[in-house]
Amino acid sequence: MKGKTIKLSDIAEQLNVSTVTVSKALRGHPDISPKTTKLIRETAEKIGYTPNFMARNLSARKSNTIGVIVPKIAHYFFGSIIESIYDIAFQNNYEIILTVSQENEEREKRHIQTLLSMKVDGIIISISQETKDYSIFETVRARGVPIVFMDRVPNIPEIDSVSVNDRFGAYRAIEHAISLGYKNIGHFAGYTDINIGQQRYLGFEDAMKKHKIPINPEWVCRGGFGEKSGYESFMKLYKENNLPDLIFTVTYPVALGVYMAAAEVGLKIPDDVDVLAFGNAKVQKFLSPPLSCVDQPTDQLAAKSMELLFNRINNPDEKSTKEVEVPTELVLRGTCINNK
Amino acid sequence: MKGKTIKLSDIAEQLNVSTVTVSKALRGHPDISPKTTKLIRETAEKIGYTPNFMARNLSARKSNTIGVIVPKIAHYFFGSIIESIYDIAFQNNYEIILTVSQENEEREKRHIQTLLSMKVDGIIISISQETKDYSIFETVRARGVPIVFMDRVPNIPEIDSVSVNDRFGAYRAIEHAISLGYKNIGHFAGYTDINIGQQRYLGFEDAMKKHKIPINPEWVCRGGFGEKSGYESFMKLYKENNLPDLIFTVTYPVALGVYMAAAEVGLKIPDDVDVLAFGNAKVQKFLSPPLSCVDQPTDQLAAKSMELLFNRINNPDEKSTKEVEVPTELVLRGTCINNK
DNA sequence: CTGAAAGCGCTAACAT
DNA sequence: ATGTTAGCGCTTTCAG
Repeated sequence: MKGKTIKLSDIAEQLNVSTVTVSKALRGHPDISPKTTKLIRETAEKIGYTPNFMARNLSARKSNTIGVIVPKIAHYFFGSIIESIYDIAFQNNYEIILTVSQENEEREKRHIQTLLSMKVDGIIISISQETKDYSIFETVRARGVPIVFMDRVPNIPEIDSVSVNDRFGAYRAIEHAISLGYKNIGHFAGYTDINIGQQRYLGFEDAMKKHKIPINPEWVCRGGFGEKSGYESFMKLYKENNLPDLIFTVTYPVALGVYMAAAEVGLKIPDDVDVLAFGNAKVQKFLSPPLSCVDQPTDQLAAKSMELLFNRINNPDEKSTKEVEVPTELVLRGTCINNK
Repeated sequence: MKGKTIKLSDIAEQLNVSTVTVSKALRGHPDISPKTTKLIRETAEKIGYTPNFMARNLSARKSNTIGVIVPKIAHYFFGSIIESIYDIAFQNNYEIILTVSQENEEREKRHIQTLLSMKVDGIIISISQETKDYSIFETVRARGVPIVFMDRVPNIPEIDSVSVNDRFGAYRAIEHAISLGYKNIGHFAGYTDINIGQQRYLGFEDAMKKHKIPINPEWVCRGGFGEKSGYESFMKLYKENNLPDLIFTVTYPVALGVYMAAAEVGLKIPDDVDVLAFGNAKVQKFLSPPLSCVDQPTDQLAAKSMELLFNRINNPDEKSTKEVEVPTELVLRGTCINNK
């Protein structure tokens, strides 16, 4: 019963035509008459033929496959994006090869190599938070493989990228807080040498400057983009007895860390400390209190990234690059809503 | 600059050896002397050679690739499992081809075809909630491709599966509730023709029977495994003015739906209605009140599934199948903790 | 509209 | 220890 593979030639033999005819018919090549095509397809169906992906792509030098690299999966933001990407790929008859860097530069590099060796038609990547060496992206470009950077965009010229309008989103959020009367605003900023950290920080700064509120550098805490970072930053300020009235966090997990720390030391949100986050997640409305945030449209990030990539794949000679920004939205729930 | 691919023969030419020698050296075949191997590897590195995955696997008739099919990604449970699977694969030098059925049977079927055509060495699948036709799994078996069912296991004989000890987990949870004095216990059960729904229901039943508490069939609501289902079931009972004191939900998203519905109609959890869920998520501790639940060890699910699959891949002639169960843990937080 | 020839890049089996 | 031969299953010329 062991997998005696059914191949093109099996169909060809049975129908007394050549493998070429079968191959063409199966792919709907106009060369073949509708009648033959129909017959061939029926037989293929009947005997349970499935094309061999490897063989097909080896000879076609094209894989109909897109490689995706993300830092994490078990994370609402990336999970949603990935799901959208899969949907779009499915609709366009593309396969996705998803890889996960786990925020690790070495792993990211190896994944890129793998994707190249798989001859993916293009790559969508959201770089890891620790990626410093961008030379690998040069290699990709040299290989002629289109690459689109998504959300986490490295600071290199002439690349296709899709990101959230981080700066403006942060700006508007802080402006809202200020309109509520907040002045003592802290920012848990993640890493500011990566675009999302940098831009969100700049938005924060923009708003503070515009309203002539000095930024207290002690309240600008750096670290990672995860819960741990939020927790630790909060605890540090708490121990120094130096907590701001409102904390604006660079991501939603950082805010979760703040929630956890606040609960641990018995501080009430939003009364004792208030919180506002960049980044959305379905569960935020179930938090206590429901967390207000700057929502990132994950579906649009996915859609635009795929669109850019498809464009590149279909117009390989196009030189000019595109940097797309998708808009954000301030979603007010149970935090950052009370006048100070 | 367009991708002039570098291949084995390029290295071979440069070093005046045959492609076979190069091929072997690169794969660390003992045939080749350490000296030559070293030389070849260095040259490969220098000229930037990457093996062609397609060609390699076409000729080796083995892909070092595992196909994974899950119903959803943007979901803590599956997200965590997938992340673990990727980690394990990475450590074992396997690639993962992940596909998403979106709880759709047709899509699931197509994905299986794709994985087969990609000649994956094995498949790990968590079937969609609407999958009724199991014949496709026969096809997989006929092809000789190992398949391991994970968490959502269809009711067919002689398969490798890894699932949570659903029945006992549910049993213990309900017993705990009963010990608190609860008698009016409802169950939002998802679909009971799929193993997780069935087993959790049975565990619920076991506990009720053991303690001689009659089950009110009106309080056993079926539907999906998502928020929507929880929301709708709750609303239905609420409108009929027929709410139990405690609702045991088959998954954690269902509980989220209950939280949402309860909030909407102004009912307080846990005082007006109490909730207990099967399934964990990092965010549950941030809910208001923090949701108590039966925790499923996602890392163990992933690890065991991979282990079973590797075993099958390495011992293709082994006939006997294995059904592994991993244990659960009751995690008490802010619900189902007050005596009734 | 159909097919014969050639080859994609690599590896397994069998020499040497 | 290294090379020769043959072929994985398919598609792409190009000739009929």
